[in-house]
Amino acid sequence: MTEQKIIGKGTWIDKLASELLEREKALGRNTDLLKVESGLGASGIPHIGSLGDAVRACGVKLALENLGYKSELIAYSDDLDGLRKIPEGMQEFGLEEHIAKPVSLIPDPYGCHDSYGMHMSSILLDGLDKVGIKYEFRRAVDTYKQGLLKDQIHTILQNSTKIGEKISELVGQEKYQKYLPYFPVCANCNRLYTAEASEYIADEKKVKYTCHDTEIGSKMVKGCSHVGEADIGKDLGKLAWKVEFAARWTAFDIRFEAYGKDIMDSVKVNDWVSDEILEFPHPHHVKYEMFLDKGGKKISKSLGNVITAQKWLEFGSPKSILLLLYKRITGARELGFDDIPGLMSEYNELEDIYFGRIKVDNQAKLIKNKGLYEYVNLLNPPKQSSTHVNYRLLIELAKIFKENRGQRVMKKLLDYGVIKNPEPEIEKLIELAGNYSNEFDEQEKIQIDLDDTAKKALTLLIKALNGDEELEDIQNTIYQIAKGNDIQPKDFFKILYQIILGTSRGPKIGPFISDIGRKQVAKTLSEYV
RNA sequence: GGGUCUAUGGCGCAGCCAGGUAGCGCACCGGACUUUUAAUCCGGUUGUCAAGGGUCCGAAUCCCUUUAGACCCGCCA
Repeated sequence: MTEQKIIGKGTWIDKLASELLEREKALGRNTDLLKVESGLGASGIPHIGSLGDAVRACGVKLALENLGYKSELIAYSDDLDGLRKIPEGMQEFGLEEHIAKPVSLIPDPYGCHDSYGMHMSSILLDGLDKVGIKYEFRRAVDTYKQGLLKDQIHTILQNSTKIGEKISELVGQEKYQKYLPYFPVCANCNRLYTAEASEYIADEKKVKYTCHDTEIGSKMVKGCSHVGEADIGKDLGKLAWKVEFAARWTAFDIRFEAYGKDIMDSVKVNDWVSDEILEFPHPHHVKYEMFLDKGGKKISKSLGNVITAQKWLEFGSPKSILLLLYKRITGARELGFDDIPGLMSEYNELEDIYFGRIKVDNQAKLIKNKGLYEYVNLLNPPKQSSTHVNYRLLIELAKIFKENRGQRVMKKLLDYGVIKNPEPEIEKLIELAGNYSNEFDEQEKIQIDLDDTAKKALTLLIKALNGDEELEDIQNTIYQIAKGNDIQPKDFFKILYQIILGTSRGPKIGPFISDIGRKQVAKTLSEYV
């Protein structure tokens, strides 16, 4: 028991990869190339959870490669899915008329991509590029157009009765006992979901449908009464999610896919379809919890609490995202931008462990931490440690220096002896912390009641600060002014902190005022007299 | 109705998935430094790890039961 064999780099990712390998060996499948897949939603603005799916899949790929196998990550955009509702903040684009159409057939409201769906996918791909994840991009629309799923669709539709019953048994959904698990795109009005698949003509490999009114969410969507046939070898329709993954896994030979618990039921059905109908042993899985916001609500676009990779990267490094996603997979997690400072420090700590500056007694934990560090660096860790600056300290400094921030914060860091030389990396960090401080640490205006003596003292101080003579010791001047005007120095300091920092306490005020700039402080103070 | 996750000092959390001296931040207390307050630095206090049972030489960690909370599914993707 004490001699536990450590797999790979000792993280959950390695364990997962090794489970996958054992399963593949037991199945006796060829392991020359182990493909992992991640599905990218294309209907809404991709948040950090969507990114996580791909990042984690990439982790498994890296682990497999590390164990000596060849692997590939396929990022698959579901852009033949229909637009179900208009994302928050996109009301002004007149998307109503496109409801229920495949997102790849809707024009890009921003005009920069070939479709609405591609626009959304691109945001996610951009996020992946920014954190350094490599992938092979595939689109549903191309997949169907090229007829890559043709054989699987045929088999599924021929077994639709059996599948319908099984779906009902497994997850209690009755719908597919009545309808085919295939959604044609109406040739007349371009809508999915309104076109109801009634019959599969196996000889012609076509699905017969009638377009009629249907309910999506709580809204009615009008059908056009068109009656048509959809060729399953073209992009004239798509499989329902309950069976589509299975078709894709089989066609692409996918061996691993992670999934969020919200699609647990779909995965359960798809595994069965894959194993029993398509006779392709389903890929190995791992389930992850959704990210919740700080109030415990599911992150959703409509609530406006969406955290995108792009927004995150304004405040935190790419590595902070990777750390968030690789440190663990289990457990529901409430996530917010205020987790960034902690993750930034945690990365530094991991780096110190990796380079032996922090001792870890437990050997297994040491290996695990080092492994995590390597994964966060996508198994290509730097040869030497970077210079560490505490992110929270940077935020504090950024709060003080608003103008000419980069230079002045850098100078402070040099003065403090935190760093020896100004480095571009540090500049970037100052920028991130600066953005964070601008966005989240805005000071609330405190109502300060000043009596006449306080105002008089303040006036004297302003005068002194505006004076041309060098103030050798601002601290002393403040002290003298307070004493000479019957104010408790304690109270006077408190007033100054409230005005300058918005708190009742703060750093030693003399040098602090000198740091911010005498004239600047004088100006701020003068607004209160 | 089905399922998943969570429960650890006053507060917020890590550690659990691969068992080996219970940790961090804030708060609190003491010391150092400072012509006040503070910041900073050093040191310290705070825990029947939700409850009960089981496995084990050893359980916060693994297994079972219970309680409480959150979330997901039961439209669709």
